[in-house]
Amino acid sequence: MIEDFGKKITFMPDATRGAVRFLTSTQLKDTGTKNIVVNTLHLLIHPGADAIADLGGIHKFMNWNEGYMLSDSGGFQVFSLLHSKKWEGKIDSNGATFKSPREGKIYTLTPESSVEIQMKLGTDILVALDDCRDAQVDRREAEISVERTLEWGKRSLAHFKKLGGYEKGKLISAVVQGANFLDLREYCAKELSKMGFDGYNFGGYVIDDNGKLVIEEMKVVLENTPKDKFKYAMGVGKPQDIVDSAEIGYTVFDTVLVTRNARHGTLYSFDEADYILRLKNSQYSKDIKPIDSTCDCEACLNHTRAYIHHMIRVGEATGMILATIHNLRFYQRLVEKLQSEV
RNA sequence: GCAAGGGUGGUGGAGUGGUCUAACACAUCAGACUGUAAAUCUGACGCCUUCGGGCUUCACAGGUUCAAAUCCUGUCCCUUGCA
Repeated sequence: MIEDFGKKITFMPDATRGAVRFLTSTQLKDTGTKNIVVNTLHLLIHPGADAIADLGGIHKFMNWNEGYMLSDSGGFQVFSLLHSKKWEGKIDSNGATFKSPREGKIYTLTPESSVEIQMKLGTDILVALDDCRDAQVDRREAEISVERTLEWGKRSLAHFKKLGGYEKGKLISAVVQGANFLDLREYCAKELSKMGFDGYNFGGYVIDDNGKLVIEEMKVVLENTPKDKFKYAMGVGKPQDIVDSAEIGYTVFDTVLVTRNARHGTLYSFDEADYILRLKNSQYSKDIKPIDSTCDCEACLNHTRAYIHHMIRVGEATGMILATIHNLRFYQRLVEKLQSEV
């Protein structure tokens, strides 16, 4: 039952372009992963929403039947690519228009087009397009972000209903903005709640300048949204950040850290203080222990720290694959532990 | 043995009188990464430092010069060609 999504704590790896980087769907399944996230903008650019629809939808395309697929709206890409001027483009009250630096094609993302693309992708849980900003923006910017997010949320929900989202068994969630202004967070959360979404996502940038989770802002969102709807902490986060967020009531998580860090040699282990094992460090070159003595993943059952250290050092994809498998398994086990403590 | 060219930091390799502890790359040692522009990025990388700076390096030994990795002499090595 999709209505039960978020009733239990779930960690969703990011399969941004239709794959969790370096893993096959089978390898991903073996980490115990059920639900995953894909990205509207990335899949729109390649291979295209219609192409995926023609191929039978993203579930079939990537052969993922373990659980639900959530599609992010592209709001974060507008933030990270346009606001930071990495891509050319402009944002106005109707949405965002931008030029892909690769093939120069112009793309437009509006609340309606984002929903439409997500429907074509065939994901189960949609996210309404939002105007994402940095954690540290001035009040004026934050107010604009909230107003646009509310307007876009309303339009997204209307379009979702128009396209028969509920009849197709899908859910749609909204993103709460407001940066670090607690009253704006509260206002945004309350207004979105009046519209009646299936889930409420904590949006914006989830860490401050010092890399600390913005937990006070996250609490305000929980306090001002319906108790019976899922709460998704977008982009959270480090293991401890997930623990802290789950403690106050969030149950849905995703982050790129888990897989990116794996590729970069930062592994997670219950054997280590703070769970951190910087496997590339020279001290592990002769360490014949597994990454985590309590782990049941392919990497831990079959290989030593020294082996994976070597693989990553010399740039073998095998090292990154094993590290990614392990880190994902670690996160799934972390979430299982949290769930059993609830 | 003769001729020619060459010996630069862990490695490759710039530099041919001052701005040289010596480009750049690699290796090494750390760090970062939070709705993925990311198999990426940042820093350190002769020694000492009260972080202002101080001291020692370019095969070795002398010399010229205010000043030498750079010019000269000798020594020792290496490469190629001819014997």
